[in-house]
Amino acid sequence: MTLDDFPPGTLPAEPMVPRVDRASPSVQKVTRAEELRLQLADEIVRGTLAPGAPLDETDIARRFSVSRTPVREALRQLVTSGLVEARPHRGAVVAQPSIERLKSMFEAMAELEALCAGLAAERMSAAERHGLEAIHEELRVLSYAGNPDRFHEVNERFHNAIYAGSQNGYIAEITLATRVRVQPFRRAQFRNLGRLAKSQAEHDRVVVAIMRGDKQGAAAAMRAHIELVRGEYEIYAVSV
Amino acid sequence: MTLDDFPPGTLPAEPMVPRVDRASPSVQKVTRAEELRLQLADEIVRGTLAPGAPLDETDIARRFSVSRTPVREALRQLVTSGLVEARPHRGAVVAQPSIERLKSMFEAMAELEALCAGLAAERMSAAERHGLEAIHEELRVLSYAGNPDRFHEVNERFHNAIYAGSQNGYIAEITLATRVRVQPFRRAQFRNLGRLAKSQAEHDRVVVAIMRGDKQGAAAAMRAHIELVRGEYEIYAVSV
DNA sequence: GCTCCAAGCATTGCATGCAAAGAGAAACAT
DNA sequence: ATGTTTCTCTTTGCATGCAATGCTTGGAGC
Repeated sequence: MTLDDFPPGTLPAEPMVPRVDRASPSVQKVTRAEELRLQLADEIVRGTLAPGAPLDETDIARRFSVSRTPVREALRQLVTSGLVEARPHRGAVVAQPSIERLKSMFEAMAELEALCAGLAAERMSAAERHGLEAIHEELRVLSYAGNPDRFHEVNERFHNAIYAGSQNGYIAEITLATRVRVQPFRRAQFRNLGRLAKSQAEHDRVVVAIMRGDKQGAAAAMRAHIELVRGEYEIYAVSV
Repeated sequence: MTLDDFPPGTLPAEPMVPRVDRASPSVQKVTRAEELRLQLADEIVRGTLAPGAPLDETDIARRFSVSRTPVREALRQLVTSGLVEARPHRGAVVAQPSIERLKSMFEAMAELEALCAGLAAERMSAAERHGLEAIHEELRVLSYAGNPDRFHEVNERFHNAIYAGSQNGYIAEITLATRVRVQPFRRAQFRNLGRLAKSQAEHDRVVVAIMRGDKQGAAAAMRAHIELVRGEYEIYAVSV
């Protein structure tokens, strides 16, 4: 047995940060295939392209006024990063994992986030700790103000700060990748303000533990947070 | 007159150029790009293509008697899976992570393997436990017999069995992917028989803990094992 | 002799065209 | 009506060719 045939759809090499603003002329440098990859990933993560939605090479090529070649490249990369499923001769679709697999991914996310939190508790610099507290405070205000979209945005900054705090780029990467992959299956997450407040309380435990340098506590608090969050989600896995 | 002149649907249906039979008719199913991906991944993991080695599209295309298109596809996938680095307009090379990054990956591997071991301790079925013990026994014999290659092979089966025992396909996947990515940087791992014996002793602690259903113990033992293994490796990270 | 610039050139990126291969539909037989 | 078979046609896979991009190197100026 060898390691050569590792399963497809393993890991994205670079974090797939969903780009919001494509109008920015700063990123002129980008290739067409890359643009497509980011754009499609973005639409999938945001839910514009729902799980199961068909991704026809020719259609996409027309839609973006490019040839099929860069579209193929983009789709291939999305397949290996797990956001897209390619069924031979039946077209590619937005990935639609089984419930079993979704459970796997959520569990992995809980463990990975917990790992990051634990490492962050041990390793965060003073500056990073201040930064985390600042974001946490920002979230506290937002949890009152109650703008779910904005909350969601800052919430991501919160988690990203903890990933970075682990001082382990690779772990941060696979954690983010996992988060991105489950993103399409988290829907009405911050719709009600009750969830916002609860989330805030859970974050609080995480932050306190990190500030104390309490590795175990931080990991446990984060694990609990993710498990709870997961419980609130509706998990979509449309048939089969 | 070209084939364009035929209205759609009037083209001759039968194959005009009967493909010469490939050597092994069993793997007819596989696409060229996939073949290339597996072959290149294999050579990278085995060390035939050393980290930093250039991967010229045209060369590879010539070498495998295909056009650049499938080569590009294969390289792209290897990039997203982390085995290859693509530097814009400077060619692709076998991935050559910095020492910092290698440390990250090794740490991640230790944590992921520990996670798998812990979950396996809780979740492995009776059959799986028997299977693991069988592999462990096989390794014990091999550690005496002292065939490093064979030991390496069965050792992989050992770890894979634990991944599977976690009952979490996603975690198993990212753990394996991580193992694959660090593989090129593990060299003289089982060269000396002393290491084989030590490895066996460490495995033993892991197996005992798993059999007892001792989650913490299994995780700790596995983490220790990986950390030690890592200490024995020479970590190649050539410059920069 | 060193630095800066420019033109050449290797390499990548994309488009286009064609062929193979299934999947689905239609037609046929039972 | 249902199962089967053939046929069509969409979709994928690959090759080839051209264009653009920026690395590189050779030359000119300081």
